[in-house]
Amino acid sequence: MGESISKLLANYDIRITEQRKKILKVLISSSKPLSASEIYNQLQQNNYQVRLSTIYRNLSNFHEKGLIKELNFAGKNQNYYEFINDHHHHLLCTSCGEILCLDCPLQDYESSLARETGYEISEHKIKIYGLCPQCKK
Amino acid sequence: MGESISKLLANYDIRITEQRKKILKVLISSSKPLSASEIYNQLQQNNYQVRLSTIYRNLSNFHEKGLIKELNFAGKNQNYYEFINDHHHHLLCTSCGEILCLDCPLQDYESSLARETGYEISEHKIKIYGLCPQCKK
DNA sequence: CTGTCTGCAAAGTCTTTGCAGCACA
DNA sequence: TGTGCTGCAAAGACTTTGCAGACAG
Repeated sequence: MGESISKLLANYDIRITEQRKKILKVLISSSKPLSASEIYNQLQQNNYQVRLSTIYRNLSNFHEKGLIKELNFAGKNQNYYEFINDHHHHLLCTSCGEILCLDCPLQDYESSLARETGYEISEHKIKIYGLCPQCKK
Repeated sequence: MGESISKLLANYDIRITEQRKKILKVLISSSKPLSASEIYNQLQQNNYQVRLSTIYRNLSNFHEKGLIKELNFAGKNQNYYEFINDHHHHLLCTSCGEILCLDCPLQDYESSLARETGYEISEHKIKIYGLCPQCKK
């Protein structure tokens, strides 16, 4: 496990440090996007001490290198980060904060949009908000 | 003009003040979403002095009442606000920051999603990122 | 008149930065 | 060994809050 994370970092030309392995591991293990402080808390709970500034620096680093995505949700005043597996989107419960992953419904929309606008499209993000079955009640 | 803005506020049960009329007017007149400080600057330029805290308070107020939308764009660490006309989305140039409005490509996606997930969908947001024709060069 | 709003100042939260010592390659 | 990373502390950007005086209805 530590092995494969080291390889991943190496593949992305990121120098391997204990802190980076720990931070990335948290992101990879998570089923949903995490904020910097959530990562910080998880590491604390595992008795691993890192500075928040280190976490921020490495999240930027990972993001620039294309290892993770940076997300911002309406009403949350902080960024969330997520390891990039496949392309997908999120459905957020506005009551309990639960985050669900969704398939992309815009598979071939981008090319037609590029044609219409003259833009070179690099990316799109979809956020869907609602109430989960529990909170609906 | 000032007339119709007052009526709009009244319709939304918002007490009419000079500051609110001015802030809302800026949002209505703008063709793209604005941040709190952009609104502040525009008002300054028109020789109208309002505190930033007042702007923030009223943006929250307008948003709660459903008069405006709150938006956050990847890589921008501040919220943007936009008067609600019709339902649409945004295409953002990652180089010059230009913002374009787009029709919604997900007209009937929400109902099928609700069926699949059990969620009660309230809203969705799409952001598309790319390079505008000028910046592409 | 009465409850609400604004100006003002201060604090709060999230994030970034500078520097010195430490660690990876 | 040398460059880049981390800890630490401080600053920065954006946003929120508390209070007293001002204003809308």
